[in-house]
Amino acid sequence: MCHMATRWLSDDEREAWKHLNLMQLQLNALLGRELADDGLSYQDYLVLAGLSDAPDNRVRLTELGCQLGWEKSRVSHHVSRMEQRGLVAKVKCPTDRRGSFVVLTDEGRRAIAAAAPGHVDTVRRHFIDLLTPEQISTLDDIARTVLDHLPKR
Amino acid sequence: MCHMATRWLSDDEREAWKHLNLMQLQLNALLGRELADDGLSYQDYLVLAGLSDAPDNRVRLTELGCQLGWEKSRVSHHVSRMEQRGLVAKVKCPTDRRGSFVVLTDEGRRAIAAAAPGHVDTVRRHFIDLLTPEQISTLDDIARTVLDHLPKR
DNA sequence: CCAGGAAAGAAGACATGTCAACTACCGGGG
DNA sequence: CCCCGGTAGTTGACATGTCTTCTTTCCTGG
Repeated sequence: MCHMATRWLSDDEREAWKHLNLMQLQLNALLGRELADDGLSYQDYLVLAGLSDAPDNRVRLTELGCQLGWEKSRVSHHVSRMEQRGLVAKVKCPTDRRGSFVVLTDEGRRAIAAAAPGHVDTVRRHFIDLLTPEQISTLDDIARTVLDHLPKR
Repeated sequence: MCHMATRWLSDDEREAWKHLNLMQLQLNALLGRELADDGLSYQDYLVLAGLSDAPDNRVRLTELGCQLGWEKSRVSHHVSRMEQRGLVAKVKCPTDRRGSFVVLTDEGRRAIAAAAPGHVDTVRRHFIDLLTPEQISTLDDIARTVLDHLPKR
């Protein structure tokens, strides 16, 4: 049995980690509340945004999950719920009969068009516009570094 | 009806925001999986850690929610579940009969003592140790700035 | 070709989080 | 003193997320 003294976090490290988590939580909550006025959850928005950016407004379920960092079953459940509400549709993939595309419906297109300006404005006012370009760039470096190092999974 | 052209995010801004969210999601998932071996969820860990740090290992529910950035009903539900499992106990506050303290039980103490080294090690290996002190400091600045600016709620 | 492992999703059971009441209690201004 | 708006926490309904298992289909080494 091998022991190694744990290297606890320094005060600075602990503070930064705590504040980062707190920030994320509060921002997500804020964005969620803000979108509720448009009848969307933040998660709905992310899915719709992912589809908007994609060629033909359609993405494979797995690909979507990969972009958002969601488990495949989370994607499946959430897309099903959105399908019930008419925001997206599922279309079988012709070249791989196991898979499907998620496609933006007209209703989904309307929904995100209505929600996007307010959403982006909120992200700006409570996040982006509070920071310097250097800070934003550092943030991107940090996130990339951490993500690159992550176990594949 | 007043319109203002939406200032969309630049590519850099969008990327940073996306990567940040992705990082947070993946890190939380990783930490959660890692703690599962010890029979705790990440949320359980956060509560136990909050209690460990507190004088007498006890904290008012509201105070705990405030530290973690949780809604009061989330705190209530989660603490109740942890109470069922014997990790914490609730004690009525003598000076304010509306409120209660959450207290660390012996079992809770054992649980966090067992989990903490592995948890901290994971935070180090997948986050802290990948970054320079300057980056960590910038991160703290950013989070503070954003948090300070947030609507009270 | 063809067996068997890997990938795409779906589905169900269950854990977790949110929202909107609701109860009980506090504390201050008539 | 008492009314009343605010605060602490609980509760139940419901939305969301996770884990595991299952089916179907794909693909590759023999």
